[in-house]
Amino acid sequence: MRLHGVEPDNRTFPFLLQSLNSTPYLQSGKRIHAQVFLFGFDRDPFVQTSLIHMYSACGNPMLARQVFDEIAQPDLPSWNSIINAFAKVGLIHVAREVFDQMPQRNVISWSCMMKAYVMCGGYKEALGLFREMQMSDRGDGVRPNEFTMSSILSACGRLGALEHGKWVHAYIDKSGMKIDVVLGTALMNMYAKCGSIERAKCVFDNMGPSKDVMAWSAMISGLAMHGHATESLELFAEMIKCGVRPNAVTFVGVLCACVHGGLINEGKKYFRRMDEEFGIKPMIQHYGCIVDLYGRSGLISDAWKVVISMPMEPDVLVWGALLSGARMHRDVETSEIALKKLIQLDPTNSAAYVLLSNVYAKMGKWSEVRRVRDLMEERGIKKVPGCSLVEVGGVLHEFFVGDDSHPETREIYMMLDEIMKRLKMKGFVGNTSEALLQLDEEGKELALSFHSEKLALAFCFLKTSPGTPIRIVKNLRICCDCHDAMKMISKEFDREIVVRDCNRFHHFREGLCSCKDYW
DNA sequence: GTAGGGTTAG
Repeated sequence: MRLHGVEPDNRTFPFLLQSLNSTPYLQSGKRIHAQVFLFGFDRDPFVQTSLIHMYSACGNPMLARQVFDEIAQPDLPSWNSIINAFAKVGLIHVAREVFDQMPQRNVISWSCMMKAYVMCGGYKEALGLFREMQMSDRGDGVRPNEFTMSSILSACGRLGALEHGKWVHAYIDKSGMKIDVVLGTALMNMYAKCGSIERAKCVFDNMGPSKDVMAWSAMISGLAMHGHATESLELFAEMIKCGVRPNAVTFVGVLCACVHGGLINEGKKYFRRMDEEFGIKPMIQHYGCIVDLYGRSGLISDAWKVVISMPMEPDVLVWGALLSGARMHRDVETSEIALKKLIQLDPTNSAAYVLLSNVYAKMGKWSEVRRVRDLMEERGIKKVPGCSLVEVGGVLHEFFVGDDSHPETREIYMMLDEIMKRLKMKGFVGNTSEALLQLDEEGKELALSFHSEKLALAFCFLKTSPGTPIRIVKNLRICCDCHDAMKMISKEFDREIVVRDCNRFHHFREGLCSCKDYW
């Protein structure tokens, strides 16, 4: 255009700047920025916002800020863009500062800020912000829309806050918002992550024929997470029949279904089809699934073969998968190697140190136990405390291991004591095999009995009427002892208990768990 | 001509 002697105008630049949207374009972006000055459009609000967006997309939030700071009276789009620029690189506090400084905010500003919190794991902050938006004095009189709701649903899902999520769903229906593919996917994902796979399926079935690959993938992963392997794979077949092309994420869900269902041959088959039939090159996540698939089934040497032959360096997730298989099948040598790799790749992984010292204890290598403990001390590594979340009456309650900070602590511990007494009467024996070896038998059992999920459970017994299903969300993997206890409680007290641990769902009912004791 | 939403192993 320039060679033809055509002069750009202020409308040319926003189009042009939009195309410079990743790091390799930073230099071109700077050159175009110079042209903006040259042609005198640096005071055009549309051009300014486009420049902020461009620098942010090219990975340079500080240049974005420079542009922003030059603007005398930034309009809403530039404020919102700069918030996004900071949020994108994880500078959540800076984003929030800017947000608080805004003279006014629209629904986009609020939605951006909520998304920012969700992106950095601040789920409760996102929900708090949503509540704030709805308060008339601070909320700028802004009403939420589909964009806002999608982010909020994502936060509910991550937290496992079913009551909150149901409320949001009701709000969406009441406000007449249209449930499009994106909002539908968000809803489905929320229900699946909150333990209600039935509701997720219901949303999915009501979504109509316009479902895209993300919508299908969300349902496939949801079913997998809940251990409904066959249904998940059937859905995958249906998706193909509907002419929707799967992507890499879809296959993570499919392989995950095979892992949780213990379907080794199926898993191998899908792994092959991925590339052969759909031209999707397996990524590290897929290799991780295969390692997991073999490991859980006790085929540790096959798992090793995958780890050694994969075309990329195994990451913490791959070593973690190998480790869980090795632990499950008591392969101490593999456990040791995997744990060493885990610590090497992430020296702050507290669980890895603890497990490694346990492995050495099991092998009787007491000097090694000491060495790992010292290393932990030296590096100042603290154990990540177990934490469980329950929602009672629409309020989220959080419990840590051995927590005594809840106002009703006394009652909770008394209730837990009653529950455990009844289990013991019925022959329950604590399963201490996963506990630290340093403690004596009695001490171990005591430590186990105050695991956060047990406290959360006791709290639910106090606060809900008999027969009410109990839903617990845990940050770590559920231990054998708690798993055994939950099974028995579901039978003895006739309660349905759903526990979401960091990997999957456990539906306890009538003394059995949906994971078939395979997790 | 500018700003915002959903799926991802253990």
